[in-house]
Amino acid sequence: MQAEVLAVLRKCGAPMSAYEVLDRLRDGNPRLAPPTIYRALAALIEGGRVHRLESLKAFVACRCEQHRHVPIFSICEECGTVEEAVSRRITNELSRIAGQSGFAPARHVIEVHGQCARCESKEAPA
Amino acid sequence: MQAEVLAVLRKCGAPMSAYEVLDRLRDGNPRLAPPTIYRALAALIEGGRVHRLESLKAFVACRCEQHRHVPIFSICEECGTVEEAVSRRITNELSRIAGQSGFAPARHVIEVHGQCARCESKEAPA
DNA sequence: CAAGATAAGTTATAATATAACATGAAACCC
DNA sequence: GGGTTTCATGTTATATTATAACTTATCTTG
Repeated sequence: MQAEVLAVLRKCGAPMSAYEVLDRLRDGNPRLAPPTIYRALAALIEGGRVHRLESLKAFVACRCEQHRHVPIFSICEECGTVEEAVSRRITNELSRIAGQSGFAPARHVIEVHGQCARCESKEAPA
Repeated sequence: MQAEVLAVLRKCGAPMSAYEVLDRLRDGNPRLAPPTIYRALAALIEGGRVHRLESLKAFVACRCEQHRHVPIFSICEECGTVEEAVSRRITNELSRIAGQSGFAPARHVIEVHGQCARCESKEAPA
């Protein structure tokens, strides 16, 4: 099931809601129910192969080879595409800030909304 | 209505779900319905006086005097308390990363889950 | 095979959020 | 003042996201 869910997310590329994944998989299995999908997603997230975009309530397949990193997402509000980036500097700086108050970070959520280069140039063609 | 919602959030201090706010305000106004609360929250967020903690599906009153900043939240998974911080370095670095791909950031979501100093020391008393 | 462990199925419902339309009261305009 | 526009709120209904709780099937290992 995890494999099927991951396949759907990979094929789509863009973020999908759990129910979109569900609908997709129902094509071949009409009796599929939400808990099955959510369980598969939870396991995939646990394994770092899928991320939840908290601000979109949606899920994407991880694009980095290296799992176990701190992903930084750029989300285009125009076309919905998402880029995944990594930055040691950000990770370090967040740790530093947390450290000041003795906070022990376990999980990071970094999501930047905006407009991607393509959409920007479409909208304001210089 | 915005004032009432903000007062409830301020009084509570911790993050609250929209429905917790609703319940609180229903004490004095039993017919209050969700859209009213969500509208007030939307306006307060727009004005920077409330933040939505995306990863908690919850809302907090802004604690910074200066609105219009990029807030960084530390969320203790043990006791639920939330700290709000600001870091120019993080903001700059995020802009730099975004810039590399021509992305124009409009809104940042930065939430760090972990354990606060107090809970950490309780759990592992050195 | 029996016993336990794990994943998936099933049913129901909880929690979060919004659409769409109705109402009421201030603002403004002639 | 009468008309009308505007804006916040009320109201009803429903959409969307997520999980609880229990059952069934499969696999695994002694």
